[in-house]
Amino acid sequence: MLAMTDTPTLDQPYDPALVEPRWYAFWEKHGVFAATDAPGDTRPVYVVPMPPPNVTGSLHMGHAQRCTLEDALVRWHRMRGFNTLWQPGTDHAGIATQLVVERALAREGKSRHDIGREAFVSRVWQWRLETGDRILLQQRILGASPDWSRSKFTMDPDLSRAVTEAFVRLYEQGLMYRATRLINWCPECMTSLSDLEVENEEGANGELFEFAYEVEGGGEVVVATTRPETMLGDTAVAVHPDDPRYQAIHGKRVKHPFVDRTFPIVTDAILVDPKFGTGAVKVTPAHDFNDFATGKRHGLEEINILALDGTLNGNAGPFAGMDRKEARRAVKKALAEKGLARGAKPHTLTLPRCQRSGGVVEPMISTQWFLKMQTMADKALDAVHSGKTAIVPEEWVKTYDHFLENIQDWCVSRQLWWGHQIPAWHGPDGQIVVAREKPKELGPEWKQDADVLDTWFSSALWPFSTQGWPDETAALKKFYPASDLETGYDILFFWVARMMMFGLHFMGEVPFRRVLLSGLIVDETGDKMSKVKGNVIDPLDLVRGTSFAEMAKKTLPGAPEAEAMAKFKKAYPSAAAMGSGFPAFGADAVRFTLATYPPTNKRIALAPRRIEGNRHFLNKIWNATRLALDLLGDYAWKESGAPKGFYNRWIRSRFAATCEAAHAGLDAFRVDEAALASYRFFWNDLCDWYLELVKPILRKGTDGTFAHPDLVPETRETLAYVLEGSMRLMHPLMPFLTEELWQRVPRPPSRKATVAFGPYPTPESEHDARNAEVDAQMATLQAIISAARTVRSEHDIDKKAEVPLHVRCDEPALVAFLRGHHDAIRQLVKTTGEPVFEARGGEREAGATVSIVPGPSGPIEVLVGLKGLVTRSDELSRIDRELKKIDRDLGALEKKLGSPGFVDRAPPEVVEEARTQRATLVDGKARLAESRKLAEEL
RNA sequence: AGGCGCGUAGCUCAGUGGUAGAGCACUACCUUGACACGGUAGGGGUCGGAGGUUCGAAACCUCUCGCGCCUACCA
Repeated sequence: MLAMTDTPTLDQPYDPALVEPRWYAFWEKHGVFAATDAPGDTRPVYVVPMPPPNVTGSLHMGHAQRCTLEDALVRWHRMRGFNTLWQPGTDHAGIATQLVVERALAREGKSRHDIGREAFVSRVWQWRLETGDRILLQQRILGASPDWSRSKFTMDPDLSRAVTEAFVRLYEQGLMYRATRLINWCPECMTSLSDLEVENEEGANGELFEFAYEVEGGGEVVVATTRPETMLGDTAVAVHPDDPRYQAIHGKRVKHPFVDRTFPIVTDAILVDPKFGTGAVKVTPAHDFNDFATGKRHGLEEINILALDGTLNGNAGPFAGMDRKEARRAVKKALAEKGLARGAKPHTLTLPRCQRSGGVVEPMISTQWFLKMQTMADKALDAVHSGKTAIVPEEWVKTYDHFLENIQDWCVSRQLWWGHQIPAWHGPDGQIVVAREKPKELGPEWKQDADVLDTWFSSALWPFSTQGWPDETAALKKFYPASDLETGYDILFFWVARMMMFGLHFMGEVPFRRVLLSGLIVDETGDKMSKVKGNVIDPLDLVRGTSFAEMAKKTLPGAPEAEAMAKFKKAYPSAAAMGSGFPAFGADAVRFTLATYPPTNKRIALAPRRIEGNRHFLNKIWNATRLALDLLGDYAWKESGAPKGFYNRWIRSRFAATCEAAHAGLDAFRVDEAALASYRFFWNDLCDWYLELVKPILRKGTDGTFAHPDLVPETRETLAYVLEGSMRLMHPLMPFLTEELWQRVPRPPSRKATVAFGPYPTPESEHDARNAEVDAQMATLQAIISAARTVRSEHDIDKKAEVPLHVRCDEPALVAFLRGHHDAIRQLVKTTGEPVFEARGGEREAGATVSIVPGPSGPIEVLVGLKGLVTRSDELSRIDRELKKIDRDLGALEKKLGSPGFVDRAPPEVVEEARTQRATLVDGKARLAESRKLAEEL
């Protein structure tokens, strides 16, 4: 079926570099990741999107983490028989890339206007292809293969159609409008921004500068400002109506010192806090949001003093042409020269910065397209409150509410070229026509609006635009609404809330039933990843391995190497201690590790050591499979009934419990619980105990025969069963390794091609294997073996030396059970001859140690004969340690049983259990005390 | 200023009322026929602090300290 070269052999250690590319290529070739869309299939559908890629540093790991969970969920859903659709989302990488391209152009002394729209967009794509965009990384980690070739060098035509349709409909419904308002403007990107795209930098050092305006008719009024240069746009001074200091000047006018105009002193109780500064506020309606609102209340003039690139314009009089910083110094100096400066105080303030360029954002009066949000927001709120869509974890509901309850109209136009151009045409006399395409009757003098739409506008259409909307396609009918959406909490507002609003508006139904919000990855010290901090880790470096020097160079390009390394080591102390770089952990190890963090964890401090540990787990699986295949020999898959042998029944019971735990975890979006359950089962149950126990059964002795020929067939069946089942169980968490191994293990002939097509093991299919009694018996057996091993270890007994063993307990059934497992005990403890099982109370061999194991109904004594091997001090300290533990447990129990009210008020079964435990401990303690006496005589 | 969250072993993290857990790190022994990316055994925590509810609190309540994120404001 498969023809692959370079097949790795199990004799070599697991090497992800050999295994992962093989299966990545295979899945891609066979379209395992493509959407399944069988006609006529009406089963529920899960849609899990690929997240928007992002080339800026801080979000890399967050996206990688989301990929991992998404992939796990997608695969799991498919394995359960659901159809799963998977498509790349709206392309956000370009929006960040275009800034890079603009800067590159600037270095050539050009602007985008010099090369034209088409060439510009094409260069953005070029840059992305050449530099290896995030989207490529996601394909690698996810194994996804979206067909994005058709969108090369242009915007996706289908998406453009949906975007245009949505815009036109919103316009026709009166929700989309054009208005001249104060908006956030990034002078570096030369575009407007939405509120969400502005980041606030706290703690910036500034000063509160005070200066005086001369009042007409005599006197002055002193105002305070952090931005003296904006006084060039002042059109009022506001004071609080009740402030006694300023009663006399209400209604008077002040004179502008630099420009030839006067403006009024107004009273305003909303804007002015009499306790702050001087109690008098300069009002600049064109460059401050509060002042803008104040201006509207008082009918003030709006004087724009800034050009689009942030320099001062003609309205700034003598200061025109200066940039913002220069103007500030000049204005202060000029005020001082006129004798109007009144001093300055230090003041910390928050600077609004552009999310993409980092430039300081300016409030600017500008004509833009806005979308009315109120009605849509109310519907989206209602959809969550009524339970039509559930947000997981629930704590995010409050955040969602807060955003939608306080939502402002959305400024959707951007003065950029990367994006969907607005379908509006401007006539020569300022007329505007909005249409799906340019109406024929409009002449060439009608130009299309040069602006594009915010990328999140098209993203908000994602749940239905990807299904062929506005056409009523079969896919749309089938895949809308989707079941689950998984994404990082950082785009709850940007994306999730807007998909909810648009979904309800255009489709009349919620876009998805559940939304899982997962955490974001931060560095080892808990800081968000950012290029400035030099703490960005590219997940691909973890997958492929790299030197820290290389990583530092990438994360802080152009910085001196020593500085970059120092920053990196500070952010990742434990990683730095690992040596000079990361080994290639492989995609499976990275994925599995990320899956072990619960989604309730908002911050995930990336610990490469943890990845390393899981990398070892993968190797363990590899080697265990090698052993299992060796033990299975030429075994061919056989449909088997329920096993009769004890170990076989036990491992099937454990496997069933694991499937149950894994399902419970996945159902509740707790992938970490599924991962942990699988880990424990495979390592602690299967490897540590089951494989050790079946070795003597499945291996021929020196005489060439099996010790228990009757057990061989069902033991092989069981081993093969849990091995193959484990691969299917763990496949979503580590697709590459499990695929490689699954191809080699015995499996039902009906299963073809790839483990991804196999059914996912379910609690139902394993239910009959659950057996609490077997679990309990095995626990006792394990405790006895461990106790004997502890004695060996504590006394430094040679690995090969055999010791006599007696196990004593008062329960005949238990004695019989243990006797039935003398082989295993003998082998795992390494006993001299057969271990002896008997009732308690008999004489004790000289030189024997006693350990107490709590049994189901009383203490079990484990006696290890150490004649001549034991030293007095070793044995005393071992017994003392055991006594200490018993005393500690006993103390807790006595306290509990002795405290007033416990016996009366606690549930009877809790009291009963405590009493039983106490009896067992008291009994055991007496026996230990006795052996301590004997040990003293050694 | 408000909202949300976090604080548990040296590190990264589980644990929503019944005797504190995992991985890594650490100690000792073991290169045993799957695996040293391993095995067996061991050490290590007054669960940030104080008070309260309860027979019983890491968990629930109140206050408090430290940290993070988000939103708003900042003349």
